[in-house]
Amino acid sequence: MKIGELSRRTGVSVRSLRYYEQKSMLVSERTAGGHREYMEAAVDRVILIQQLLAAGLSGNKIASVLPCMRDHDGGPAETATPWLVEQLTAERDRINHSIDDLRRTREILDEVIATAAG
Amino acid sequence: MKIGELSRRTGVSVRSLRYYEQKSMLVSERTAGGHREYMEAAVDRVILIQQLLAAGLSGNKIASVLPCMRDHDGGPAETATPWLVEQLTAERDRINHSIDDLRRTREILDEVIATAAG
DNA sequence: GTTGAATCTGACACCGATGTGAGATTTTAC
DNA sequence: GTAAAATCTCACATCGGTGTCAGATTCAAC
Repeated sequence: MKIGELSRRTGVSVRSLRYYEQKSMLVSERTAGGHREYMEAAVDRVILIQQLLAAGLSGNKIASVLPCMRDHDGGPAETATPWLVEQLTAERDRINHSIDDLRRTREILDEVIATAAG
Repeated sequence: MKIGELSRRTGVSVRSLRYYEQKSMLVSERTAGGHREYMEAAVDRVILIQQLLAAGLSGNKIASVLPCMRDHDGGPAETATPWLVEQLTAERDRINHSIDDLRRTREILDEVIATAAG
């Protein structure tokens, strides 16, 4: 599949897909003329990248962790190194903290909304 | 209190405090010489601003919503306009979505960590 | 008064993800 | 073969929050 189709199927802009590749989060074959050619699995991969980005992980960490993740067709290609595990644990803590913060903020907004409604 | 003390007490940089004021999220009196002078309530206010920023609200929205919030000493100074309520509701939806996304991401990270540990 | 610390304004820099535009090349459809 | 659509690379722009530096001014303490 070419980059345009991958963009359409994932809802991610062509520009972003190229960016993901530049940051080693996404790989592609190249056609004789240099055009990118993606495997079917790229769709899931891109969606996953978006999710991790939305969760605040940096491109580098995403590129590090992707090979350690269970693929669509089986087990992970690699196992996380101790260093990576440490990084991921820190990310998880940060995420937990973010979730708590978001919950508190939601309560605050709810209160303002309720005050205006009541 | 002066800006340096406010910075120390909130852990927010002097630069950011000035930025908050520029974006109308924070107000200050001025001394004869032009130095900022803050009331005691500014401490809570700054912490609240940080929380809202961390939750992804823009400076403009924060400035809009702050007057509608219950202050330390009583009820809100203003009531949210219908427009603002609409905005805040959208923010709440976005926050709910973010929380879900973060939970999913956390599960993914947990899986990778568990795989590496096991 | 003098001096050192604090504060002032204003400007420029950065990061990360994405937008955008130019100009060249490739692919696709007829 | 030719025209149109898609893709290529490269570079510069944007946004929000913050860092940082420079030069001027003010405050606090002695």
